[in-house]
Amino acid sequence: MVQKGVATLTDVTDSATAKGEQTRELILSTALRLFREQGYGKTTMRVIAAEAGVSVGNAYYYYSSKEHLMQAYYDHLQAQHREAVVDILESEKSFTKRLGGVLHSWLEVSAPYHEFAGTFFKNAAEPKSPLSPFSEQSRPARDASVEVFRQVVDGSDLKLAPDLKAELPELLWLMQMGIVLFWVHDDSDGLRRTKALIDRSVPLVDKLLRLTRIPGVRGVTNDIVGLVRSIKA
Amino acid sequence: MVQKGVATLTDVTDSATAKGEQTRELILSTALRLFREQGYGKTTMRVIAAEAGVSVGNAYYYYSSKEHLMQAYYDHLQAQHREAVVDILESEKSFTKRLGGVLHSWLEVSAPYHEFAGTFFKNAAEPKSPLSPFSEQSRPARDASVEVFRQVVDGSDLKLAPDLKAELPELLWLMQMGIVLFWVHDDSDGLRRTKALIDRSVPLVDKLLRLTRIPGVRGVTNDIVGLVRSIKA
DNA sequence: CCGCCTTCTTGAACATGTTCAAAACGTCGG
DNA sequence: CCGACGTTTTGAACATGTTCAAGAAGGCGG
Repeated sequence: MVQKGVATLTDVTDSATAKGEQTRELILSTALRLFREQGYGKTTMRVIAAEAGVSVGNAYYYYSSKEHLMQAYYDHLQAQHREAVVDILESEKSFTKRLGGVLHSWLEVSAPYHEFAGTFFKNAAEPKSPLSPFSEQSRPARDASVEVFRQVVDGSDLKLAPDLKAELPELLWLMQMGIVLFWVHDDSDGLRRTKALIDRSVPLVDKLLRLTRIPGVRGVTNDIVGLVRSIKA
Repeated sequence: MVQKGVATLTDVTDSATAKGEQTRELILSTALRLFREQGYGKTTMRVIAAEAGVSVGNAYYYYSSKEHLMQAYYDHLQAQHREAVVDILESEKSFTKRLGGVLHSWLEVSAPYHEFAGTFFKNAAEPKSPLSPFSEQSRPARDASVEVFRQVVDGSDLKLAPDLKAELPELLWLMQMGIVLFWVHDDSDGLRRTKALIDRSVPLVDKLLRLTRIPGVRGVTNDIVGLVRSIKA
């Protein structure tokens, strides 16, 4: 009765045991393909069901809404990004290269979906939606994402006050959200503008962080850290 | 044939001449009332039409989509805010008080709509949507909003490098977008958390801006200004 | 007053996300 | 193999934003 679709979020179990699991996968992969091929808006539930060779009702049995299919897509992306980033995090020490690498890597992974990402964003913006990056339901994905940025910081040559260092990953995650927002609106050739944004922001962030060592700046830094903490509470 | 609804955005002509103008107004006011009373999602076009005493098709003759009705609502809010802010901008000189006043004022004006603002935001987040704060269609409203922040800056005691001063209004507008995002997700009593956010961010922004006078910070400031400019282009 | 053109109005029809009651299927104790 | 019960599957029905072909209203030159 209760939709099982939600449970899939962290489902990494081998597909041996489950029965309908195959059908679920089939529906998902069909949906993702169609989303990619013709965008989210133009892909109807009827077509997804038809191409997957099941009935409309059956699709809803596994995914309680079109949004849930989108959610699955989101998780898929996230996982791909984490994989794509391993190499960079292992080989690079420079903070700017690590951060830039991670951000550009996200761009590459997400590129095929740029066209219909807008619709995703639309749904994500609704506070009550489980798709919202701030929602409880997407906490696992969010935490995983923040974790990547923690690795970016921790494995780098960056020297920072412990307070700031602790909050920085979350701030970088927020930065990425901003970049995503820009990206969604970016229709330049080959995402030129978003790439430029990353290439200019990364050194800027680096500069800013190094500035925090100047005595006069220390105070504001602490204020920012305090603000961030109070927001999270 | 082409929808006249769009033209209304900047339509300030007296209602004497037009014929269907009365019908248009009737539909709009009915829609706004219903949006307020039962939210955007639960208000159907059929009900709007019925309550306004016209046919569904007729509503579409004047407003080419439900979103267009929302757009009208948005403009309404914006105008209210501009009015509410006049007093503060005339009486106060302190930058923090001006900025804080404007932000809190926005909060007050928007409070009655907080509950269904989420739905509004959802639609606004879609890049292609005319409701997006970054879209071409909402440029007039956006410009008007930025203009308010320009007044905040210009009429204040703030001393800044001309470059920064020129870009600051747009940055403050962006800050407000951030606050709105927070606000939409804020379900604390009496919007306590959003108010706290404003009260903590405003002095912080002030501090930050004053920091830009420190020689070592100047460089980063210029970088930021450059980045903002390149984004706008 | 008549024909004609523009403006306005209508409601049925359409597209699509979603629901639901019923049926098919599978499994397991007997 | 039987029957009962949980799981899966079905497709028709529903709700609602949107379109469209047809008609009504209103004015205007003759």
